Amino acid sequence: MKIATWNINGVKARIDTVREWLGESQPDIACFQEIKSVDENFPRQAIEDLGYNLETHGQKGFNGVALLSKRPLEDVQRGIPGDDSDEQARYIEASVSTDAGALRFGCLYLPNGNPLGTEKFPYKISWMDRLIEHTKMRLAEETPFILLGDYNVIPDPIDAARPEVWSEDALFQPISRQNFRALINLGMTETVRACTEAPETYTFWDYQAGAWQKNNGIRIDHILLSPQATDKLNGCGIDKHVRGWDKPSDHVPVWVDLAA
DNA sequence: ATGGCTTGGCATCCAAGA
Repeated sequence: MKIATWNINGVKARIDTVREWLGESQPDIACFQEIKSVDENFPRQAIEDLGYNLETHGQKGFNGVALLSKRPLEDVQRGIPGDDSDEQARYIEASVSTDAGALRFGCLYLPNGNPLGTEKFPYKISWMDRLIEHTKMRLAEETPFILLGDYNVIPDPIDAARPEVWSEDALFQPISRQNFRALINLGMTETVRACTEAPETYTFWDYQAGAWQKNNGIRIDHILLSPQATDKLNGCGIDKHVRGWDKPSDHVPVWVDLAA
């Protein structure tokens, strides 16, 4: 079973690119971030025509996440618990049934947190705290749980082409990295690093300053697996070539293959 | 380089992204 995450940077602007990638990659589950659309305006038909069930959690203008699945999506949950006043659409979770049992997927768009010194950074950190608490609860269930999306965290210096330029950025702050590490330390496996130690493994290249052409990238899109999901891990990959397509997102898809 | 593109919106400039 192929499970992918991709920050598509606007579903309206990206729908043709998204459909081309879905046809090529054929994921069983796809998790999208930054759909930048309200639920009513999401181009459902263009996705459903390719054989996918679809659940969205959108808002006007920014953010927004979506789950696609060839199997029915069950027990859909929108938002990360822990702050009823949070109106930003950044999390959607659902289950699918397989012959080997249920799998649960959490699709996340973690706050960017820039610029430092504004309310945006503490919002990022508190959002991560809520994600950690929610993940503890899921792990206690001792079932396959896949937490994937745009984490907006550069875990280590090797995950940036030029780590020094990110030193004052929310994505590479010690507390951001510590919270990401705390999530892994709960017992989650970070799949890309489980599959490769290769340097220059990135998932995002800025639109500006020829970042793609210079391979000036960062690795911020991650797939974390609970122990029960890690037991099923066959492999993982990054669809880097998609960044070179016409009308690309600035992120590329990241995927895992699970025996299920 | 002082964010150099790209997106969507109370749009024809602004905010937000990373």
